[in-house]
Amino acid sequence: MFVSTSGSATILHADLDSFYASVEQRDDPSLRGRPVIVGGGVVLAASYEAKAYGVRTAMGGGQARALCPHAIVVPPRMSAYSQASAAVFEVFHDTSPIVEALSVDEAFLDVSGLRRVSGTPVQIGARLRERVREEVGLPITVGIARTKFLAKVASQEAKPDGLLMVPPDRELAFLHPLPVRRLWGVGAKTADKLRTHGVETVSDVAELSETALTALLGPAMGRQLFGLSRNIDRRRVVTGRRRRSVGAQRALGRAGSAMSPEQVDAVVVNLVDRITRRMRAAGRSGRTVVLRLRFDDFGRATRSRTLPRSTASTDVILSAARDLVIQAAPVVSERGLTLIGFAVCNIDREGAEQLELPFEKGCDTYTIDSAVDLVRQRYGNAALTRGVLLGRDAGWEMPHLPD
DNA sequence: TCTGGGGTCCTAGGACCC
DNA sequence: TCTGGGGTCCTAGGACCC
Repeated sequence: MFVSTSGSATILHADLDSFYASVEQRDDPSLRGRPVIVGGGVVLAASYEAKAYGVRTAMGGGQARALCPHAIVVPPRMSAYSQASAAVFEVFHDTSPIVEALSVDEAFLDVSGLRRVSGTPVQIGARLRERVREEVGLPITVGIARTKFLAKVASQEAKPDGLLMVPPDRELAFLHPLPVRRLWGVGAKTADKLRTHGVETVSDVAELSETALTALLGPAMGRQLFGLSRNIDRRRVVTGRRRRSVGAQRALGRAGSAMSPEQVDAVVVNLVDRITRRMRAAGRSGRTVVLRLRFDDFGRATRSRTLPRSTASTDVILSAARDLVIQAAPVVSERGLTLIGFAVCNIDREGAEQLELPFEKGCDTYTIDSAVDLVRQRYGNAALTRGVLLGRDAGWEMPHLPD
């Protein structure tokens, strides 16, 4: 028997509530029921008791304490959050084979094939919430709908510690009254732009043509908002998404401008070391090194360099990083430095793939460099980004093979 | 309102190749 | 002599997300 599930609400969006703050309240009973702020300089997370006073994520610490003077401020414990996240994702994977992670505290689950085994999506969502509460000790909210976008909006509406399903015959009634900010990809700037054209709600957006939206916001954003506002969202839940960059950064504050080149270099070495360790631990390599800067005037800039081949070598990436710092020296001395960071990207652009180089007459082996050149000629530069296994018959491999 | 540490995706221009 | 179209790659910047 074939039971069609198309048209029914089978996508779950599961989102931990005030994740960091909830972990702190779980691990320290004296924090429960009280306003908790994680992070001193800037609010990384606030418990719902603190949010009731207007404290928000990414708010400056001074402002947060002014709003809620009796809040308890605790330093972040990143490793505790990683462990909690891993435990929650175990429950996710135990719930459905199709899990798409969005961040440490958020995922989509496709439960369309599970009705006979596990029950209705609402039953599955309720059970998931119970299990995360019992097994990990954290509150989690679940939104359920026919599409990813609606499931995510549903979980926002259901927070904290709730569950909400959008029935397929109530989708437009649910969607259209919402403010434009709820649309995926609409932040402060885009919302301002839309407001100047009298567009404030999702139904206002839905009245515009695709041409009008594209002219206003560019082709990609125009198409996306045209579709979402009309409740068209065909994206499937995709399992096994790969990270596309690895980065690290450090805020220096006003002191950054006074740092000597040697002090800056020490920070650079530390950042590159952290990044390349993580890359090697994950078995990944990348080709493009990006330097990120922030200045005294809060302006930002990036400089980047693409290497001839993919690598996770500390020496190679450090030398590129130092070149970029030298390249940026004039603008840094002019505008003052408050943050420095690096990212290595161009990782697995199109997924790992096996390519072959035939042996030609008179050639019993390739050197790595000649093989790299040949791959470049035959398959294009991008192939070098993708983890190509080389020289298996010749007895060697590329030094840093992405997984 | 003045600030953290991670990430993702899109756009636009120039170089270069066919 | 200066004129087409199309494609890829690289660099830089911008918006957005948690």
